[in-house]
Amino acid sequence: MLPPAGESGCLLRRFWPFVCMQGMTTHFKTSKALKVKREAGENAPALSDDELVAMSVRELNQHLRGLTKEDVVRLKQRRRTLKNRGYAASCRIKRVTQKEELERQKTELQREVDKLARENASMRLELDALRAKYEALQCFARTVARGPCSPGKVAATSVITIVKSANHNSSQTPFSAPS
Amino acid sequence: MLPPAGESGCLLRRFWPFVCMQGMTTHFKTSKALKVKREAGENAPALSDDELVAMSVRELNQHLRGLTKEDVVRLKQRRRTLKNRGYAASCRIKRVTQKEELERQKTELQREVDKLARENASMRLELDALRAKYEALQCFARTVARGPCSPGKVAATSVITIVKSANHNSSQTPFSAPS
DNA sequence: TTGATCAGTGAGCAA
DNA sequence: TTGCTCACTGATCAA
Repeated sequence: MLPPAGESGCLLRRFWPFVCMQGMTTHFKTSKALKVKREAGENAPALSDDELVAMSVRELNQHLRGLTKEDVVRLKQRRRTLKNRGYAASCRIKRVTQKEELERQKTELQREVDKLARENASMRLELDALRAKYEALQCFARTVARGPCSPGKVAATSVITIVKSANHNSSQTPFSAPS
Repeated sequence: MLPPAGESGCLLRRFWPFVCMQGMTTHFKTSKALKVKREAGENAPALSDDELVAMSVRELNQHLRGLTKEDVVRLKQRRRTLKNRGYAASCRIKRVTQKEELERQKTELQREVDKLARENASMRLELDALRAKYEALQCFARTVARGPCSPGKVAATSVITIVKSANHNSSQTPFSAPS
């Protein structure tokens, strides 16, 4: 093969540009172990991996002029390998991205469940309170409406007492609309 | 290397037994592409990959008696490679299992959200209905309690009318407890 | 030593 | 031809 032995940085990084540009949070251990094959150059013009992999087919064919059939095959194979390296990298990135996305959706759903559960609980309380108030009022209404009219017996003050005892929220006037 | 060229079945399957025994639902395309390297046997006793990989260190050492130092190294390396193959397989299985688990949790949460949302909506309706009923009753109660008692004016029948019009649930008696 | 995971590799499918 | 994904490999880290 024919590597120019130019850059020796993280290989993966060389592929990021076309691999995945939207908000990558994944961090790779760049300082670590990325020992990469680097055979001594054999018999080819200076053509870096980056150039080779970024080249269009047309450009490649121009570089192929005047090369042994064997060399042509070799160069094409090297190109394919480099491309594969990039594909593998994007495949891994895609995998972690999808996993992160799944986890994100999960926490969001969990948040929604919590919110709904809270709403639910408070509504249940409200409903119970209102039911109690309603029944107390109903009781009073029956008393007033049913029996022969004797206003002296069921006065406004006694009504207030009844309603207040049934309604545990003491900071409320008896006949106001429920909050 | 020194493969006995014995079995030629799915390599992955050879590692399942110790890889992941709890309810695997993942199905691998067993019919597909699992072409595996099989070099011609060179100079070793009949020792299948399965045997080699399942062997304990003590057993291995017994098989190592009377072998070239080079062969010993080779055999040990082959063992390591076979083990690695298994590790890689379990790593992949673990990955898909985790992903499936995430998705399972996601759908479960979604189901819960739906359920809570439904409960919520129905409670909201109930609450609104009850509020309306309450206000209607309140209205009536005020009328009865406030004014000078004149039973002829606000009769039971007219109360029923009021309450019914405020309560959209027509199959209910006006003064019954809310369902 | 063992197990797990990473990046790289070729096989092979699909567009 | 290109891109993706699979199983496999060696390197490397941790227990």
